[in-house]
Amino acid sequence: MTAVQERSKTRRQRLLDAALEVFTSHGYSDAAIDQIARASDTSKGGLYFHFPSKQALFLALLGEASAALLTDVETAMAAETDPLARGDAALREVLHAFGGHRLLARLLLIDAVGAGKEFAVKLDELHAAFAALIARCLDDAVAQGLIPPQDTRLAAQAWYGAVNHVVLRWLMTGEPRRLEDAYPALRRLLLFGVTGASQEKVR
Amino acid sequence: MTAVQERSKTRRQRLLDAALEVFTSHGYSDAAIDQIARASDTSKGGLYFHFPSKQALFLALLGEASAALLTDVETAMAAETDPLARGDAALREVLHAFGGHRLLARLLLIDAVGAGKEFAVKLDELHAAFAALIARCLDDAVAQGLIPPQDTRLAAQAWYGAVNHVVLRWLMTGEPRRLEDAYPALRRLLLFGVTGASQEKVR
DNA sequence: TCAAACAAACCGACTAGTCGGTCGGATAGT
DNA sequence: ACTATCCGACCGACTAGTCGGTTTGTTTGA
Repeated sequence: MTAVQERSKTRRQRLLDAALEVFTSHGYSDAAIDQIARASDTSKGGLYFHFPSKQALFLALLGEASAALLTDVETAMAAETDPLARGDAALREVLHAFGGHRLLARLLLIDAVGAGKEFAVKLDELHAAFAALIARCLDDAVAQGLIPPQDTRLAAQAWYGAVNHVVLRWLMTGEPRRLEDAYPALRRLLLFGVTGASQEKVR
Repeated sequence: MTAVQERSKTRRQRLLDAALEVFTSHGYSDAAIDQIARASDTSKGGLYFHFPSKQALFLALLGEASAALLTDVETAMAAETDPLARGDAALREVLHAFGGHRLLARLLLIDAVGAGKEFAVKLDELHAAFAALIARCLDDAVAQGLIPPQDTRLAAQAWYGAVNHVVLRWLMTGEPRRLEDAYPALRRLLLFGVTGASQEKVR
């Protein structure tokens, strides 16, 4: 890689880092391009050399963030073979990833939601990817007779939503102090519901 | 009530209706005050007579919407005595209310989230109120020995999140066609988890 | 070896347009 | 006559995106 390309790459990264910072602290609309340029120690012109518009910059940020999260979760899942253990791993990894990257959580769970219709598609992709991951797990579990047949799509949505909201709560109120602490109760709930019957059967 | 007061009241309502329409179709930031004034068949000056700022208008809208939803749910719950039946009623009522008022759902679940830090408090109040309602149910159920002791706060959060996300899905993708159709599967999932054991015990 | 020519990357003042909020005046109810 | 309500032209602040020009790195050819 030539020196030019390398510099360009680090510039791009600097811009993305600054964008993450500014977008998450002000929200998409209230984040000014000038602010991002300043925060990245580059310039507005430089920013517009790398990204054609504010929207494209935000989209790129969303893309990188969600891709990173997804691969993290996928590798964590790949380490397990049992379908339910894979679900466990996914849950643990999500809590761990968000717990360690507050800004990433804010970006994906708060800022991306209210940023406007233009981003709904991208966001939907992320939701769909996650839901598919979970639904896959559940389908496998059903196929192996570990859990009874059911609407796995809806179950996946509900799981996703439950986790989502616990993370959101953590972002907004700071509870629980360490996000990962929610894991055991959340796991139990997702598997057995509030009635909590037959816990021993699967564990 | 004098004629003036009455006119004022209907004006205010017209403004709120228009605000709901415009805010939900463009998002908070991209909704222009002029647009709302036009949509309400009144004027910008008139709007600013009734609401001191854009923020206050949105806040008022949020307040009315969430209050309406809450009382709906509370009355539905009051009709039942058994804690779990109360939870059921709440779930049914929420799905019914959102299912019948798309814009209300959009406002509370999408637009309010990304509108900015200023609204986080109000949104938090709503979350807390709902979570408290559910947690109360669960606590009662625990006290009556219907379900085992557990972290009812977290369970309430997770329930809320799950329902939230199913509604969101409905808003964004249109699935399921009728929101209420999600009720049976959702209920089963919240009570028994994916393992779904011992369904007959409680029902 | 080293200019000179070229291209990619970068800069920031400027443009053009938007939008929340104001204000002086009009109008309707009492 | 007096007040509450309503109107819309206007103001000032702000900002996404542009553009002419500069810097930095690479290639060419003598």
